[in-house]
Amino acid sequence: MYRKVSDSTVRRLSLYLRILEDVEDPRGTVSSEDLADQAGTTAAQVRKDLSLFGSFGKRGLGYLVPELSGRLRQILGLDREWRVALVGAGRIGAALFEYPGFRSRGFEIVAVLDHDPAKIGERWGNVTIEDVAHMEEVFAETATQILIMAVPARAVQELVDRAVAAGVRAVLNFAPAQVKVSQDVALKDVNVVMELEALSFTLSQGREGR
Amino acid sequence: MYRKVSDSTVRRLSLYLRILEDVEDPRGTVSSEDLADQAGTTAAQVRKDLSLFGSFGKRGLGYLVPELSGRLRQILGLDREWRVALVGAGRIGAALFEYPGFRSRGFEIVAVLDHDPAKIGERWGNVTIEDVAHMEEVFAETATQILIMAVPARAVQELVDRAVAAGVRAVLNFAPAQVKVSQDVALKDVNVVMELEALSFTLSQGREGR
DNA sequence: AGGTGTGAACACTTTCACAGCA
DNA sequence: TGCTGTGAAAGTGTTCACACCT
Repeated sequence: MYRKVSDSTVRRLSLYLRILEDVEDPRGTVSSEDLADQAGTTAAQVRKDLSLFGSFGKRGLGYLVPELSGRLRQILGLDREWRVALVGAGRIGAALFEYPGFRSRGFEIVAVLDHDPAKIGERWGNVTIEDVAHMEEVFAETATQILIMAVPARAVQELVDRAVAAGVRAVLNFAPAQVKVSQDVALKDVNVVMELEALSFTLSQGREGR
Repeated sequence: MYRKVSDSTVRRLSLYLRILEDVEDPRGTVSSEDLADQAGTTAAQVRKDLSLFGSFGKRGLGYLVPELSGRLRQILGLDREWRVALVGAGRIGAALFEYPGFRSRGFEIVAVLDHDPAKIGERWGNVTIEDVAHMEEVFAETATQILIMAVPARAVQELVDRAVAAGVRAVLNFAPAQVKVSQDVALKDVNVVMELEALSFTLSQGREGR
């Protein structure tokens, strides 16, 4: 639909939405400068980002908060529910499952899978932990669209390959491994150790990081 | 020490190191192309990244694995131990505390703090959960260098301000809030919802993400 | 021959500056 | 007047291509 939207732009769009959601006056307006201040960027950047998707500001006034947040939700695809499967019911999987921020954004965890016989059958909230061996059936039954991988590094590539073969087109990977997927699959990595290493680098070297 | 090293370069350096650590022949050599394949980048990129820090490859041969990994560890500041304090002993804090990948990289969690009287005094491994009210003393006693914030969004700014005033110069923030710090403090955010939103965007729009 | 190190070309992102609309 | 939307300029990061070393 839209072409050439950079990763950093998408990140900022999420941020703008979060800012709009707890602005003082939810019926009022915000200027690009207001948003920029809160987001830690520049007014020009905000306008450039938004202008990629049309022009929905009022000159001399700014942006109407309800209109802009609605538009951002639509752009980000948050005007619907996403069906998410969590693979890996260990410590990280549990913390993710409990995190309330997903559901409130429309990300519904509809399945939890694990490999460990001791965990299979256990009930978490309103889902039962399934055997990862039956991944394909579970994804079909639950109409899974997004995969969260919280398994050990050595297991992740094979499981992702199976999930992709079963039709999943978006993966959020917590395993510290470089997963290879074809171009038509969206993949994001979350790697806390890498973030710490970036801090370590900045502390060790001159001060230019952020 | 080194100037103008981009964020993406630092990220890749971490990745190169991880790749080197589980290369088949730990006494052998790797070429920039080998590394690039594993890291999902190009050989030229690998050479550019490394050349920022000197030239330690052998023409016609590649890089000696032990030498390069040692050098990368040094560049990233991983040739020492970092003393980390964890603020927030909730679900996310607990998952982070248990994660073995930190210690193996030299990040030692030397203090855990929380606000909840029910948790204060509890023992996690070899640390006792302290009252966040005593943050300054705890940081001084433990010589904390890096802060991990796993607290609710509303609490994070004030706590980071206090930590910075107490001398901390690096913060890894898990709270979904935009924390403001002065230029000389390194700050990284980990925001899983934002990553999911980026996936949602890619799924909703045309296929150009990754 | 094989593979590094690097200037130059290219691509992408951010900032500037201002025309134009409410 | 106030603030958006946007071409053009500046800045940054990536890729190319090749000289050079082993």
